[in-house]
Amino acid sequence: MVSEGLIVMESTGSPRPQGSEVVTRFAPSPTGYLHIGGARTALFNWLYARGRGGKFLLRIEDTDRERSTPEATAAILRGLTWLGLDWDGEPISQFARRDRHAEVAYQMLARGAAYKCFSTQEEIEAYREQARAEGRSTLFQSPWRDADPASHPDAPFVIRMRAPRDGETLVQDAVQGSVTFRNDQLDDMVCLRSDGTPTYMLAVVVDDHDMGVTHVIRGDDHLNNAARQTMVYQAMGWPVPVWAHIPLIHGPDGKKLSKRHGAVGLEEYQAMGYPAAGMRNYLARLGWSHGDDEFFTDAQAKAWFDLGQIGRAPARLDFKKLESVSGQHIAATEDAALLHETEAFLAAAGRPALSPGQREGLSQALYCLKDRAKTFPELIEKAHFVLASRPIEPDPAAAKSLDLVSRGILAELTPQLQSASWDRETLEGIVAQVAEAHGMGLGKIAGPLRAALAGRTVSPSVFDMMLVLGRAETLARLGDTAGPA
RNA sequence: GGCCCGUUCGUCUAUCGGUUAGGACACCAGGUUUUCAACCUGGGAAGAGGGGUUCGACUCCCCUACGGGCUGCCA
Repeated sequence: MVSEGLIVMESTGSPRPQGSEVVTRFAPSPTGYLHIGGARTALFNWLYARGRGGKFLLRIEDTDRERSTPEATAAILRGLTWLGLDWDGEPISQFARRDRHAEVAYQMLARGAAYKCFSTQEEIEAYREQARAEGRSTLFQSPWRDADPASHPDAPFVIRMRAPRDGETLVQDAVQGSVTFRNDQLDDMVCLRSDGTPTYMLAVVVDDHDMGVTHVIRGDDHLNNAARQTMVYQAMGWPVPVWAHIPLIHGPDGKKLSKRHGAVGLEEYQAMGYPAAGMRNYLARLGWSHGDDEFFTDAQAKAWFDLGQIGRAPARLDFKKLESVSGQHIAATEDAALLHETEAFLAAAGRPALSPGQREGLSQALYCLKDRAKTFPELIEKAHFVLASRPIEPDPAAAKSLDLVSRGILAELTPQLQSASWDRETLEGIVAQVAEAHGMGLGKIAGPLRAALAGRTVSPSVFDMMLVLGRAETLARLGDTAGPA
């Protein structure tokens, strides 16, 4: 699924008919890791398209040559892949399509929808400076907007949109509702820079149009841009897509999510051991709802997801809830799949891989492990009894329960296990008997037993451990502990 | 400064003019219990503030406060 190769899309000069198929896209800038907020945006686009039999495309907005890196692109694709968001076709490089963007800019010029502006950046800065000083709008009003082409100097120029100055532009947003902007609040944005490269504002529109994108689902920091982009669509006579501007995700303190909140990159969540399914569920639920449903499968999410149910207020990240949802997904995952995911986590986290024996043991133990773990590290910690090999070294807490008396009891228990039928009922009966003989409850004997078998004070049920370990290993571990006493 | 968006329990949210404002996570108390987890029962916990409209507002309108976004030859 992951391909590092970006292709250039074939450009179609004419408007494409709006089909009934839904086409969404995720368009990240490759300037770093995949942001958790971006991941959610991608998820929403994916859910919307996949739930409707549509297409989910990927476009890398790499027109900022200063900040774009192939490493970042790779990281983003890796993140999406881990999250389980598969995209259709090859990722498209926006930069590679610059000729097409320029072509459209000149078409706009030819149509009179744009004009050449020879103002230098210094002149513009001076204009703004003065406007600010005079308390006027700082929107730049180019003197070249209505200039006679005959007066054009032989100098570098940018191509600006000839935006309407009267009336207003309506953005019909599936999430935000109808939002109108007065046209005099919008300036003549630059479409083509003086070096001939396209600006984002032009490139998005051209690409979304050429890619046949029907629904633009993105962060609400683009809501204002939608108005200006609408003008480009109108200037070119292209159908305007359905807009859906979703609120950003904030940190637990309600402030914009940033590095100081800890985990911002999706890969950090992967490293912390959250299962991808839990991540999808949690992220989908963040800002979107389907009644009171909290835990759901991908199939349900795809069937239920809709733009109208997306909230308009920014949501905060809540790790406790993420954990809870993740735990439910781990518990609901089939053993075989869970084993694979656990191994993938180990690899991603740079931890040692499982030996064949550990692998086998873990797969036997998952049934009694998955209900008690919220993350993979927790699962692995609780699987210590099956991952460790003799002699079991008890940790300090476990060692405490292995005093002389306890060892004596274990020594007494061991021979009785020798000939026992190895099933839960029998084992429980024997252990209960021994406990009773000493006038103690099961709890008193379970502690030392747990310590001897797992070397930990936290593990699955002692009976589950005995069943998973088998008679020989159980007796051997008990012998290791009880013997020297 | 201008324009735009937002504001229901601590958090995520339900409600789309009439509910004792519901659920989930978290929290507290109790229960079950071989640890952890899970599970069961119960509990506290919300409509930013102020004006309207209406028989009736969380819901519609206005103002204020607070938060966020845009205002680039960044995306």
